[in-house]
Amino acid sequence: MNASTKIIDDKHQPLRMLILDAARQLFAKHGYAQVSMRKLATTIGYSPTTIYHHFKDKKELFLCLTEETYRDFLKHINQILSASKSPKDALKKILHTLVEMGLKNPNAYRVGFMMESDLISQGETDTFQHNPLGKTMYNRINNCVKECMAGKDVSEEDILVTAHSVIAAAHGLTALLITYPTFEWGSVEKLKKQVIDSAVDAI
Amino acid sequence: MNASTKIIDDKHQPLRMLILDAARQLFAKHGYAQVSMRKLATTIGYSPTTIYHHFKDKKELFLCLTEETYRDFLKHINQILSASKSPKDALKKILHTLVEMGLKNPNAYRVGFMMESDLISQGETDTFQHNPLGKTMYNRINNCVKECMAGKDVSEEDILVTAHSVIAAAHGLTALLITYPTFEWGSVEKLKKQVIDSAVDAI
DNA sequence: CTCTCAACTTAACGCTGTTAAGTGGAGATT
DNA sequence: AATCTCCACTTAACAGCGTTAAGTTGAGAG
Repeated sequence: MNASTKIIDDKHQPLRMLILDAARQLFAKHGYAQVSMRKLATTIGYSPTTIYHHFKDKKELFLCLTEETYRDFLKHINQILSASKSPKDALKKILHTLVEMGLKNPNAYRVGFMMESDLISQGETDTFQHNPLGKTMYNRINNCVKECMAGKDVSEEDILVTAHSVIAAAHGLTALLITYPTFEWGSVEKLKKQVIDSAVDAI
Repeated sequence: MNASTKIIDDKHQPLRMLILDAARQLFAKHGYAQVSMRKLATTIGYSPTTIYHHFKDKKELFLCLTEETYRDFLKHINQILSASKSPKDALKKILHTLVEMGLKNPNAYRVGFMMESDLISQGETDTFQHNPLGKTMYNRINNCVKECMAGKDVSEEDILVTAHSVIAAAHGLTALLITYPTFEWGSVEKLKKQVIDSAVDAI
């Protein structure tokens, strides 16, 4: 009962961390569907049931990893925003980073941004509405687009539409490259630049 | 043995058609993962094994449906190409149609364009390389972009990059709208127009 | 009347996510 | 010291999955 012996909170759930670490690793290598709860249990040396003492189900476990993904994205976005001069410059850098992070960890990107309705299933609200980090990410980009359009006389809705169209372009590129990794895309660098430039410069 | 009694080929495999029809329907409603071979078998009133006499496995069955999706897309693309005056106009119409068809049949779009590496699995070539219809679709769009850039002095690679960037934009929008159907996107019409215009007008 | 062959089914394998019930042992209580 | 409690963990099972080897059944051919 001594409060000083019980360190504030997390981190002192070593098994939970062990599960998350193993899950993150397996999952990054093999993808959501190929990682079974049983395999995960085996790799950490526990019975499958043990995992269920720390996570409601497979969805919840992997949504924790999604959370981490968002956290990671957000960290990068914040960094860029604080280091850029013009909002347009920041926006382009953010989009570049989004694509690059997606390509670097495709399975994380898949779960974070390409299979929402599979994971959340029917009748639920989106991560972006539900998850604070996802929402914050989204708001950062939104805000950045808003600043890009500061001079112009446009409605709030048009700003939103512009933000969404910019996100769509970057997401489309990432999704394509992830989904068809062996396709001959030509220079990915050029492609990234063209996609992002044509989306942002249209503002 | 009388050749005249045995009509040329397909269509006279009624069970195969029955399976495909049921699969198409179930699958359009529930998605790939939620349709099991057993449920499919039950709905057509046969044992699961029977399906395997007509299709190697679940993948192959659903790749047949993907084939249909491509056929459908291609039909629309061809129509547009033959009815448009300028290549730029055609390109925009094609992209609009791609997005609309995706939204109209999200599960077909998902299987056709968003889970390739899940279905094809490791070490295989893409549908676009492997599937004639997919490849034709891709070539039509490529060619259209090429015509859009007819006057300009650009390399073949740059034409390719431009085609890919245009495809990425349209795909990104479709993928986002499908993945987050309940999100407040604002006016989908405006969004579609902006995404496609900014990608195509950048040419 | 039997034989063949194709269409179809039965029953099983090994996998999956998930959970009710049980075990074992460390720490607290008496 | 003996007992009790509680918690971490496991066993064993359920229902479902994709898939396949082996078996059945029935119609048409000889």
